[in-house]
Amino acid sequence: MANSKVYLEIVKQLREMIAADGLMQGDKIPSERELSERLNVGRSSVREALRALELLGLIETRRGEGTFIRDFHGHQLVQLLSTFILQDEKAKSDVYETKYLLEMDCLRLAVKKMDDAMIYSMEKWLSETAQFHDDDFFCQIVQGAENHLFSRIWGILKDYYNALIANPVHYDRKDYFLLFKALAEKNEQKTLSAYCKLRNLSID
Amino acid sequence: MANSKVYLEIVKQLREMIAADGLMQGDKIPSERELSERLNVGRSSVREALRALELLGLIETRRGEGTFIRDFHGHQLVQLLSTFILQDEKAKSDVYETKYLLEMDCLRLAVKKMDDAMIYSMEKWLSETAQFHDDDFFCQIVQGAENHLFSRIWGILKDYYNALIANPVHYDRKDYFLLFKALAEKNEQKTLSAYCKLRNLSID
DNA sequence: AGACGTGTGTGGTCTGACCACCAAGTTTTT
DNA sequence: AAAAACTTGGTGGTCAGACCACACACGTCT
Repeated sequence: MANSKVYLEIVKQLREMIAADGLMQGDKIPSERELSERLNVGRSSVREALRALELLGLIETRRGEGTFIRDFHGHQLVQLLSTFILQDEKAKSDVYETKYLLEMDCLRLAVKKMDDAMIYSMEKWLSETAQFHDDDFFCQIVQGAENHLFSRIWGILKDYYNALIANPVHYDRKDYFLLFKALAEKNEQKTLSAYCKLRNLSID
Repeated sequence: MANSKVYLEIVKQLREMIAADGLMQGDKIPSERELSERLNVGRSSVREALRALELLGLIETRRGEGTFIRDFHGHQLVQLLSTFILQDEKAKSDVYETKYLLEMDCLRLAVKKMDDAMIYSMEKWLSETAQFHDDDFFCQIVQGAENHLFSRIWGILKDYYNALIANPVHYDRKDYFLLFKALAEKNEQKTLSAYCKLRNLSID
């Protein structure tokens, strides 16, 4: 059988193990030696798998204590990748373009799906929060889109985007209100053009 | 000194080494044993670093040959994370919805970006291919969108979608022609409604 | 010229051995 | 009794050496 590399197999097993035992972020996973024994592989192979996952930011190891599941939205991976990919301008523009398109999709969904309660709570948040980050705003929009898969993809892209951007742009606060207003009116056309205005995108 | 982990140091050294020697994608990097010697570390540590980079998709190893720099234009991160994220999301409708939205985005991009040569070759393909799969058609559209990241995401979604669908639907061949025609005319409105018709989506 | 070993180098894996560190329990000191 | 010091077992971190599977290039044989 196994022509596949052992460490990849371990990554897979680990994922299943986490799912099966319902381990959450912060929980401890079995020690390297125990994994090695339970999976019938050498400790080196276990370590290769763990180190890879660590570099990805999916787990965290503390010497003398153990290995723990980490907050999946770790920025580490993104940061790391960006140092490798930084040079590629085309890749950058791909990220921008994709993020914008996804956000517009979210807006389209939100226009259809957001109910009054959500709109109200967002309105409250907007009026009460003096200073907010662009991500905070769109995080709510994305939630309003009620598509978990979409949320995930957007979340990754957002982190990636932020890692690429040297100086985070700050948009005009008024434009957020306009965007929200159009959204609350459930007017797709208006919402999208408000978005383009916010992002300084040509409407083309 | 060094409380920092060796394998992380190696990752850093490796990056510098690649930059200094101007290594490009496809080039071979020194063997594990040589790196171990040059950096004065154990081969295990070198391997931990390499395995991590491999899982990230930054390098590729071929047994008996060596380790090579990979085309990391390819945003492997999405691929990877998806295996961790998609596992528990059973919401089929999310997948459908997301796939459709992405395809529409691709169409919007394609309307703007596809040049005459691509349109011509696609027209040729359409007329010459008696029977084709839905994926084949959209694979070309996605390429026309000229966004590698988008291609990746769509590719993953497509596979996931196909895995969810028991009996692959076969759409009307005529509808593909209509869609292509609208695309060739570079008419976004028409293209999108042709897509909705193809997929039997309400225009809402 | 072609087919066939064979040698060398490469990644892939396992084992055993240390070290550094931490936490918890145990003993000693105050 | 309370506080400090020590012991112990478990954990990750690292290394060295061994063996395997594989790929390629070289030389040999036909």
